[in-house]
Order: sequence, then structure tokens, then C-alpha cells
Amino acid sequence: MTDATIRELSRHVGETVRLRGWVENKRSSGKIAFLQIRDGSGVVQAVVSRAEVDDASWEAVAAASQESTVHVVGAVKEDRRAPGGVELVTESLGVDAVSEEYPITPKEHGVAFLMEHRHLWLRSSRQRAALKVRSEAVRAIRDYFHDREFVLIDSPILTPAACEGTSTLFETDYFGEPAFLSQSGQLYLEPAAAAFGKVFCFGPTFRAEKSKTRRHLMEFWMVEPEVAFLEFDGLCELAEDFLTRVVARVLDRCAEDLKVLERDTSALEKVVGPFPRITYTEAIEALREKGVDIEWGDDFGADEETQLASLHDRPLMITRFPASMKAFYMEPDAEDPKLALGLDVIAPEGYGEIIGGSQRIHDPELLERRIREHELPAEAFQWYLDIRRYGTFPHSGFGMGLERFVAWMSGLAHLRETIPYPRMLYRIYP
RNA sequence: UCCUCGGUAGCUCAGUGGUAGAGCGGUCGGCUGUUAACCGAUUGGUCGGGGGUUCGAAUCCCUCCCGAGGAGCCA
Repeated sequence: MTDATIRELSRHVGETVRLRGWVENKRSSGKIAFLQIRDGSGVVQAVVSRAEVDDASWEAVAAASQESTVHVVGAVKEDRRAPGGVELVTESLGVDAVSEEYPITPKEHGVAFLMEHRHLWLRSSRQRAALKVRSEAVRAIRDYFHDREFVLIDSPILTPAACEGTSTLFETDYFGEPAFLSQSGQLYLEPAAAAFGKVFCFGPTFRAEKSKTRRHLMEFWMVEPEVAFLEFDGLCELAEDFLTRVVARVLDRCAEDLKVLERDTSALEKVVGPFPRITYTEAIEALREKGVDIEWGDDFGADEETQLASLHDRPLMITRFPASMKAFYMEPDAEDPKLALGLDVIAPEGYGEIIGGSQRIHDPELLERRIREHELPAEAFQWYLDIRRYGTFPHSGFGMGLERFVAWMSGLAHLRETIPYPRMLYRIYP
């Protein structure tokens, strides 16, 4: 008896195989029954005819409630009517574990209910597809950097102080000292750039902001490359090349999942370079021409962001922001010191900012001054200043939020479906 | 934190001052090609909690709790 997975069933046509899995759904017409079996690799229909199985198997059909664990032995048969092209003509069937009444029925459910049952919701086809897109996106991102000789530098999750000091941090106790969950690996990555040249980190980050929107999670994953001797134009090129290739890879490897998600992939196929690039100042002008009430120096709201992005079918790169609205470590524009060499990449179709990056200040005195101006605790940043004291070098990097990227790829409106167990404002169960 | 909407059966919802309902699910029965199968029967309720108005409250008022959507902030 050959054990098989559903994904590879088409290679076993004509053979008798054994499957183990769960009953997704069941339909019965008295003397014939149809069981949709899921084994993790796919879903296949097992056909059970009363006349062709023994009594025990026929009783098992009756006992096999939704999500019961079963094993089926049957002949793999091509059938045009079956999704996937094959079905299993059952020879024998056994229930390994009867499922209690399963909460998630084939009908519609509300978000609150589904989130309460996230551990079970993961079994649903759309959730499986979205999380497979996530899995493949992670792989594509890692491959992208490894293929280009970036070194993975895991930044710490427990940190002694705010990296940027602006957002709220989750505080915890570190043997009597306050410690904080990291909200960015960047500051720890910059020193590593002097050791390895090209580095990246990819891990969870934590923001205690009380954000309650579809674009925010308290715990999310961020990939952050940092490159020595990379200046601002090079940073923009890196971001563009990175996005282009990772999008293409997901399109290539997740075709089935994107189909399940009903994603219009033609929109993603347009994601090729060069991306449109405008400066912050040009963006403000464009918005004002459209009648938006916004002044130079204002930050873009979600609406403005979407308006700007909707002018293009590719990711929009916005550059050179007023230094006052950006982080303390951003290198000033040599041509206009009021501006910072920052880069935001806005995804099309309203998915918002997916990348934020900048060239970093490498002059020790300027960096020290900025730390004072931002009223940051100088003691806490001595190690960060060391990078400028001991052989300073221009360098740049960016961060991309994995969940926003996956939401964009998958066409999902809400980040909560792009991560297995979302941590949201006032929701940490399950 | 603010604004808006919501909480009625296991789930999705209808019921807006006068006997708590439907569909799905569950259970029982029927059906040999079903595709959210179908058909019949049946099961199922502290109407989010507390207080108030009223002869009478799921319905009106107050309050608290919980959820959803959005804003701000950001990835």
C-alpha cells in the first residue's frame, strides 16, 4: 500500500493509495457519498459507493463529521468533474478521530468569530493560500539577499532603549531593569555593515502604538537590509530591484494560491522597473493641484498616500522629505539641508507604505547634534556613535513590512490574514 | 485616544412598544454523481451586563463591557 499526498495524486492515476487527512465537507445520496478530504498538501474528493465498500467503511462515512481525521484507501481516477482533475474511488475508509461539532461551517462567518477561532480558521482554503504566499514571500526575500552575498544579522528583540524614540514601545522587566521589545533592527544593523558590508535582518518587530486599522499589527515582521558605501540613489535602485524580483518570484511560485485568493495578478505583473519617483515637494504640489488642503512640511495621511499611489500602476517612490518630520539619523540632502535623504515606497491599489528607508548620517558631529536636537539620551547612543568614530562610512538601508507586502500580493484588505496569529489592539487570543 | 456602526439560537441575520423568528449547523429519516448538494422532520434563546421608563421592553432612556470599521501614528 502506497501512502500518498494529495498534491502528488495525479502521478498515481490507476494506482491504489492511502491518504490521511481531515474531512472538509461531505455530501451523500443514500447509497453514494462524496467526502472532501484535506491532507495539508491539497484537497481531493473521495467517492464512496455503498456497493463497493464493506459495512465498516460505510459506517465510517456516517461517522465522519466535518474535520474528523480519516484514512482512505482508494484507486486514483482521473475525472473531469473533480477540481484538481483526480478523485479517489474508495475501497476502504476509517475514522481515526471523530471531530466534535466544528464551529466554522461552510456558511459565512463574521470576522470577530473567525479571529476567536484563528487556530481553526487556518484550515480554511483562503487562509491556507494567504499563509502560503507569506511563506513563499519570506523565502523569496531571504533568497534575494543571500544570492547577493548579504549576511544575515539577527538583531536583538530585547533592547535597552528606544531605537527611534518616537513610537511607543512594549516594556518588559529585564532582571530589575526596564527593557523594550525591538521596533526596528536597523541601529544594530549599521555596526554590522562595517563588519560584513552588506547585511540584513528579518524578524519580528513590536509597536505598542494603539493603532486600530487594517494596516497595523502590534507584532509584525520586517526585513531590513543595510549596505556600506551605498548612497541614496543606490538605495532607491536596491529597493526597486528587490521589490521587482520578489514580486516576480511570488507570482511565479504562488499562482495556485493567488487564484484561490482571486487576486488580479495582471496588476502585479506590471510591477517592473523603473518605478515612478517623485520628491516630497513634488508630491505636495501634485496634491495641492488636486485641491487637497496640505502644506509643505505636513505628513501625508492615508488618504493622500492612496491618492498619490493611485496615479500609478507601479509602486511609487517618494524621496527627500523635510528633515523635521523624519528620524534623527537621516542624512541631509547636500543640495538642501532642510531635506532628509529618506525614501518611502507606496504600493499601488491602496496598500500603503510598504518600504521606508534612508541614507544614514555618517558624520559623527552631525549625528551627535541630531541626538541632542531630538532630546534623545546621549549615553544610550554611544555605541551607535562609535560607528562614526571608528572609520565612518556612508551607508543606507530600508525596512519592508512583510505583512503589508503579503497583503498587497494576496489582495487582502486586512493585515490580520497575512500572519498566522495576528497580535492586534486588544486581541492577543489565541 | 477620538469618531461611526454593531452585540438576538453554535454561526449569519430579521424582528424598532404587545405570544422571540429564518437560513445554515447539529440530530433523525429519504435519495447511487454530489459541487455552499437536495427533500422532510426535529433540536436549539439569561435578546451582551446592570439600572431606569412603561400595564407591558429585544425594541425607548442611562451606564458599563465587548466587537467591527475608520482617524492619528507607522511598516
